[in-house]
Amino acid sequence: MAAARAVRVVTEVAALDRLYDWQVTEKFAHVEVGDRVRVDLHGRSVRGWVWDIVDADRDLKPLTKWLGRGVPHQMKPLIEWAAQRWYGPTARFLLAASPERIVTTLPSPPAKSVLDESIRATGALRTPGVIRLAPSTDPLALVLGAYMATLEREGSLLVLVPTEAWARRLAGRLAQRGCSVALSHEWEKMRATWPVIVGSRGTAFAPCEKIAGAIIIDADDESYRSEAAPTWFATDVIRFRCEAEGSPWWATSPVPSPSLTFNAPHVTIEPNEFEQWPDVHVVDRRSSDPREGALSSDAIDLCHRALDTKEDVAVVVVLQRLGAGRLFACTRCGELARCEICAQAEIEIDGQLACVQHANSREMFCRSCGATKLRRVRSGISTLARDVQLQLGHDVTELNSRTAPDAALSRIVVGTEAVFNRVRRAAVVVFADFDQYLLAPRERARRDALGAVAKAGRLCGSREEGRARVVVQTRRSHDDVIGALTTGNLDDLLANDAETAQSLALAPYGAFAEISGDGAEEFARALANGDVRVNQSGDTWNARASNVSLLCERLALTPRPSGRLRVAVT
DNA sequence: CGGACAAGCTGA
DNA sequence: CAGCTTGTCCGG
Repeated sequence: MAAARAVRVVTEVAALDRLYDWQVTEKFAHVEVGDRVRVDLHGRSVRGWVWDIVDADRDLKPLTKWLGRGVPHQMKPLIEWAAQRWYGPTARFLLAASPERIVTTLPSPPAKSVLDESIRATGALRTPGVIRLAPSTDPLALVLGAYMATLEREGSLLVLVPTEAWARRLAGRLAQRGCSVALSHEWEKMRATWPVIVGSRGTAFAPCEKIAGAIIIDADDESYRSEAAPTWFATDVIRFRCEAEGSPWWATSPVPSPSLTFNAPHVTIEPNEFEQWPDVHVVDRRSSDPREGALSSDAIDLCHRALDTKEDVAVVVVLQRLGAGRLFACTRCGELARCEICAQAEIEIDGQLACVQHANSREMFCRSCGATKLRRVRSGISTLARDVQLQLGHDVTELNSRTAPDAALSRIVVGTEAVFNRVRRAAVVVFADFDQYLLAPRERARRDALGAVAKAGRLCGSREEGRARVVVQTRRSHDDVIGALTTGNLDDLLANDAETAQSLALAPYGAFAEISGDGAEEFARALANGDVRVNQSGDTWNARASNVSLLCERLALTPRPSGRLRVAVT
C-alpha cells in the first residue's frame, strides 16, 4: 500500500510559528504547495497554507477543507528570508501574498505586447541599478524602458510607486500605451503572472511565479516600510526577489540613501538633473523679526503673486511633522509655548520647556496667562494656519489626518508633509520652518529635507519650466543642504552622507533592532553578546550589530520570553 | 493565539 | 463545595 500523504501547514495563528501535519484524504488529493487550507488545531478550526507535501509517518488528523489557491511555491525562499530578515512570523508574510477572498481558479495571462514604434524610440533601460532622478522628471519613460528591457524575459514586471493613487494613474497610462497591467487588488491576475503589475508597498509580495524585472519609483520613500512590526521594507524585498531570480531591477530616488546606492550594481545620474529640480528661494530668518509671523515678508510677497495665477491651489505651506505630542499649549488660554528669543515652539526636555535653537529651558507654565497646566499638542499646524490666514488675508484649508479625502480645498493649504499626497499642483510651496528638518535628531533627516523639497518640486514644477518656486525659511542658510538646493550640487552632500554612515556604522554599515513590549528587557539582555550590543532608552531597547545577517541570526537564536514583544529590524 | 484544565478564591 | 476567576500548558 502506498504511504498516505500529509500536508505540512503554516497556520494563521502567527504566535505559533511552526509547522504541523495533517493527513490528505482522497477528496483533497489535488492540494498543492502554497494552497489555502482549513485544519483542526487543538479543537480550533484555523486557516493556513500548505508549506510542504510529505509522506505521513504516523496517524494524523485529516485536513478539514481545501479553501483555494494561495502563494506560488516559487515564493517560499522569499517568505523564509523575509521572516528571518525582519524577525516576523512566517504567516504574516504569507498573508501579504494571499488574496483577501478565496480564489479557486485563475485567468490565463495575455502575451506581452510589443509597444508602438513611437514609444519604442524612447529606448529600453540598459544598466540596472539606481537612477538618481530629479523630482520633476516623469518616470513613465523609465517604466516603459524597464518593460522593453525585460520583454524577452519570462515573468511579470513589478512596478512600485509610493501611493495607491499614483499606482492607479500610472496603470492607466501604461494600459493606454499597450501594456497589459494588473493592479494590486487584482490578485488573480498577479497570481497568474500578468505581464505588468503596478502597486504600492504591498506589491513587493505580488504572488507572481516569476519576475522578469522590477522598477521602484522613489525607492527611499518611507511609505515603502510597513509601519506595523514586522517592519519590512518593499525596496529590500524587491531586491531580494530580483537577485534570487537573476532579474534586473531599477530604483529611482531624487536623493539616494547610502543603503540604496551600496546595494545597487550601478548608479546612473540623469543628465540635466539641476534643471529638473525646483527653483529654491532661501529666506534667512536670522535677520527677520521673530514676531513678524509664520511667513517672512519675502514669502508673503511670493504667495500674493501665486494667488494671481490660475492654479486651483496657489499656495501650499508645509510644516515638518514634529512627532505626536512634542509641543505644548496652555489649557486655559490655548497659547503655544514658544521661546522668548526666537518665538519658535518649545519642546519638553527632562520635565522642562526648552528651545532647540537657544538651548535654554524653563519651568512648564504659560508665558501668556501664567497658568501652569499645559497640554501636549499634536503639532503646530493649527497655529500656523491661523498665522498664515492673518498674514495673507485669505481663507486657508488646514490639512490633517481628519480632513476628508474629497473635502474642497481653499487656494491656500497648510499642512504637514501629508499635503504632498493630497495636492497635485501648486504655484508656490513654502517650508515654514525648514530647520525642523535640518535639526531633527535623525541620521536621515537631512536627506529627508531634500526629499521633501523634491516632492514640493513635483507640485510646482522645475527650474526649466520656470513656473514657480519653493520657499525655504531657515536660520541655517550656511547648511550644506541649503547649499545643495541652491547650487544643484548633490554629489558632495551624498558623498558626505555615505562617509557619515560608514564612520557612525549606520545602515548599510550597521544593523539595528528596536525592542519594546513587556518582554523587552529580558529579551534584550539575552540577545546581547560580543557581536550584538544593546542599550536602553526609555521603555524600548536598541540592539545593534555590524551587519543585518549577524543581527538576525542572533535574534533567531534568542529565546522569546512570554508576554508582548515587538522587534523592529531596520 | 486561544481552548482546556487545574488550582485558587469566595460565599452560602 | 458549586461557581467563578486566574494561571499555565500546549497544539499534528
